[in-house]
Amino acid sequence: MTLDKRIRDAIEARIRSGEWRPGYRIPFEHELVAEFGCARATVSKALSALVAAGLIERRRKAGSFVAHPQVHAALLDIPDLARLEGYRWERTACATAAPEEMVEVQSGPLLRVEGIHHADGAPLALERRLIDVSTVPEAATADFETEAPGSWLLGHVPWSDARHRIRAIAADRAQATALGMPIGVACLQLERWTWRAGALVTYVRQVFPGDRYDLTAEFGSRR
Amino acid sequence: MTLDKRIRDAIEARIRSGEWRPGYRIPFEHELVAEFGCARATVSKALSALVAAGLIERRRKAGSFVAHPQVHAALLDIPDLARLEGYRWERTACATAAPEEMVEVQSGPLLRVEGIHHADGAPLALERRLIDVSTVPEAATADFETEAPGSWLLGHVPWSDARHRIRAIAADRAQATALGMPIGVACLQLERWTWRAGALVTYVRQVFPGDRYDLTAEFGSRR
DNA sequence: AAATATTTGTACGTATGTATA
DNA sequence: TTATACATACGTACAAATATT
Repeated sequence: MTLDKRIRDAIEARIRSGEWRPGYRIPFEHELVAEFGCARATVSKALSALVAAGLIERRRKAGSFVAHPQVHAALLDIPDLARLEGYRWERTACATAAPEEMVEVQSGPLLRVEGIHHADGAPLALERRLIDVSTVPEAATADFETEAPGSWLLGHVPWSDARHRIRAIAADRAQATALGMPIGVACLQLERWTWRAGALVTYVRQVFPGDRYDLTAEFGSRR
Repeated sequence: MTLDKRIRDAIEARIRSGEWRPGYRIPFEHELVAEFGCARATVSKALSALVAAGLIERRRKAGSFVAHPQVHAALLDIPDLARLEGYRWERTACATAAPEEMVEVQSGPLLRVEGIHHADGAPLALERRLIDVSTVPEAATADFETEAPGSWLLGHVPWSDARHRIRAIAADRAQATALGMPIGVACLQLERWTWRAGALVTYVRQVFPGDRYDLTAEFGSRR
């Protein structure tokens, strides 16, 4: 374990135990330097990491203070469907999208791909995906018959930004039929918009039966 | 803008534009030192930030490489209900919990608080909360009549860890009645377990009508 | 298999800038 | 105004890991 990590852990432990409560002014950097017998840069590095973790705030001239907890952000884990036991992708449609769909996501010409993710022999998620072919021209020549568009895109599009929206919906007739459930079943709907350099790459909506899928998010001693 | 941030942004731009694709070996630190005319420590700080952001990987002797995108983690934003327009908390129950509830969450003696979060005059969420009074003794003397237990706890319990679970459920009779909806309506259920120094602080289950609530998560140029 | 060279990782001490109590 | 404490950056040193010879 490195020295800056040890310093970081020591301070974090005192915060998490409640010994140093929110608002408490932790020792000055020069005091921590004395306590740990190291250079100020090393203490500073540890404190910077604590700031990044949201545990403390630093104010010039005033010192560093234990932050007030904010449970309003957590790291959401979105599992890769393709890694599930008994995974299979079934494509049900692949066509050029209608003009109104371009309006819907405000993009250029689109490819629409629809299909079902199966896990353990049962349908797990219904997917409707739009791919902007002006951003990803190679997508026009793919058929997404055996490979789900999600994993195909991961291999063909470099780094991007994404926004997710999660909500609960009742399955409509088409969704219920595709997933083999009664109409109106509570489902988790995950929508994702992906951009690259400001241009839309893809939009996807996945619908999961509520009793077969959940999401988890961690906050705190993450990583 | 600081120098290390400028270096970081310059590299990030080349990655996001696709100029440097996943797997590409970015220039060695000494080359970046030459390019930006700075000390190696400054380049190293910029690269460390890019590692933390998941954009690159560094390997001794080999160099630093553009990471392969992983959309499997995103920062989930959990809004503070009390800040919504026309917010009101209505407590419906407050009592010592039954022994079987202690088993359910594996904790010490519990206080159970139930109530409804209203926003804009309409019920937004049904809450069932368990508080471990051995971890938070002061909770035994609070009545949670006017203040929701969530915000009360934020002010009385220092830093903690939390895990969230999100799923879609159909409203049962009691939930439907409390929220003024038909039975079976699709709802988003958010569960949260909170610990402090390894001990459970609180468990809460919030049920939102699917058409009145959603969650968003960001991935990429966050912060 | 072993030695070597290269690159990242950590830490130091110093210097200077900046916000502020 | 001034002293203080954090913020950024520099240059050096050595350690650790690992391709390459």
